[in-house]
Amino acid sequence: MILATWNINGVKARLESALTYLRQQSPDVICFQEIKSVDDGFPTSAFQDIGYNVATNGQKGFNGVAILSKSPLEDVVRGLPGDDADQHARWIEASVPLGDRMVRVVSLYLPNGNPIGTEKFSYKLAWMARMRLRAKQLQQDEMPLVLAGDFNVIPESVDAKRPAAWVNDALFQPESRAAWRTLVNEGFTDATRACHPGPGVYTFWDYQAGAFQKDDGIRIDHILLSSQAADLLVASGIDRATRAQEKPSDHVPVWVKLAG
DNA sequence: ATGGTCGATCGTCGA
Repeated sequence: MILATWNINGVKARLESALTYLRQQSPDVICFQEIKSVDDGFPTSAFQDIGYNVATNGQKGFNGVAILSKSPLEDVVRGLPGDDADQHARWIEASVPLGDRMVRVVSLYLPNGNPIGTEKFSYKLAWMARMRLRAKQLQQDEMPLVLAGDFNVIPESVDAKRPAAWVNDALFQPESRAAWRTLVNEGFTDATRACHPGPGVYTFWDYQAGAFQKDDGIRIDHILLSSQAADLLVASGIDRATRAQEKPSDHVPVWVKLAG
């Protein structure tokens, strides 16, 4: 099966692009981030009309995540556990069939964290600590686990065209990268890195200053596979052509093919 | 060094 993730930067602004992508690539599952919509405002029927089941965790104006699947979504969980005061819609889980078993899928939108030195950055780090705890819980189950989304972390210098431009950015802080490594080292495979170890593999280009035309990109959208899921990894890719289309998101889809 | 561009929403925040 093909599982994709895409920060679409507004589902209303990106509806036609998203429908076109799904018609053309036909992933079995797609995780969206930054839907920027409440649940009731999500164009669910437009996606149902082309064969997808829909589960959303939205909020007004910003954030918001969703999982769409050709097969029914089971056991949907909305929100990252661990802080009842956190109202940001950045996490949704669901189980989908993979061959004759099920896989647990998470669509996540990790806090940006800028500017550093503010409560936004401490929120990011606290959120990452909560994510580790929830990931560890989910790893206790026997189901293969896929963490897919906009992690807002540049893991290594090779993941940026101009790493020096990001040294004061929350996405490239040592603390952010250390938290990423800690999570990965607890048993996950970075699917894109595993399949494409070289430089120049980016998933985001800023709208400003002609970043895409200069290929001034960063790799911040990731798919982490638990050991059970990594055993099924066949291939992965990045659909950067979507960034060159009209009215693009500033992020592009990332996908994995899993056996079964 | 600054401003550059988007989306949601309609002045301004978030990225």
